[in-house]
Amino acid sequence: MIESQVVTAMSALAQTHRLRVFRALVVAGTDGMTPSAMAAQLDVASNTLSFHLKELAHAGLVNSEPKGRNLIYRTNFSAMSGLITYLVEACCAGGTCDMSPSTIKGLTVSDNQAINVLFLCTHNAAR
Amino acid sequence: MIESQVVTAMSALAQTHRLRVFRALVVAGTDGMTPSAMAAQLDVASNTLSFHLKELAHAGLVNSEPKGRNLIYRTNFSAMSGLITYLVEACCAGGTCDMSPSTIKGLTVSDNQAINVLFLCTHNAAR
DNA sequence: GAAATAGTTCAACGTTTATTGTATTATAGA
DNA sequence: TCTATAATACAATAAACGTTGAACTATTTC
Repeated sequence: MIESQVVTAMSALAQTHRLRVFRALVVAGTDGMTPSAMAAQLDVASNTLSFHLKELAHAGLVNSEPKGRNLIYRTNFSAMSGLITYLVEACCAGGTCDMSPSTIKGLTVSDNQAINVLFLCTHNAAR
Repeated sequence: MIESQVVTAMSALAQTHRLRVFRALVVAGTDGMTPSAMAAQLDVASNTLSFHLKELAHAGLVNSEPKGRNLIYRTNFSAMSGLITYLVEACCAGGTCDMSPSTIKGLTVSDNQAINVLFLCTHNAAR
């Protein structure tokens, strides 16, 4: 994920309606949700919602699939994961972290790095 | 972390200069950086940088401390962690995930949930 | 004290964003 | 075919954002 994509994704999530929509879709999982269901649940006008869904889709955070006269929107989980990884991976670019790779088993090095930054990173733990 | 704080933090990071500043500060770690060092490294005018630093500080993502005639800016690591946790925790609010708590040892349940969503969550793994 | 340095503040400007009302496309069912 | 429903597209408006130039405060050094 490159910087401009991250900025676009952050912009997409930096708005109350869109953050709620995104979280609702995360909760909905693989079932996804239709715009009308979201509009009812979140109390947003359908044209306003459509505008926000377009923003989220443009940012790559959600996908849509036609089904009859409905659309099914779903979160793009790998985009969310990529976004978080981008925020997190800068930490140990400084090279001063104790990664303690043996603390967590069954994960790749890069996964472990991300987890380390979030929860175990000695570089930031003192703050 | 509440919704409005998340939106503010996302807005703060949804801008190229601020994302670069934030990542530079993450890399700098506990040493932090002065605005003049950031301005030189990132090639931004000092008043423009000051504006962006104020935005990041207002969002709670960075702190500053005076030191002589300089200021030292540092990332607020717990704010970053809180932001990521907020994005991530929505997943299993649907209640359909296999959390597999025994896969990772030495972490609290909520930490484990966040990690699960990122890397192991069966709710999203198929996407 | 005077000059240089570090950083912030403010007003002005052009651009971008969010919402609203209206119109449009497409599908389902009577 | 006609009507209702689902969703998007578009134009207009008001608010928020980002940059610039100039002015300002505080600290260090001569």
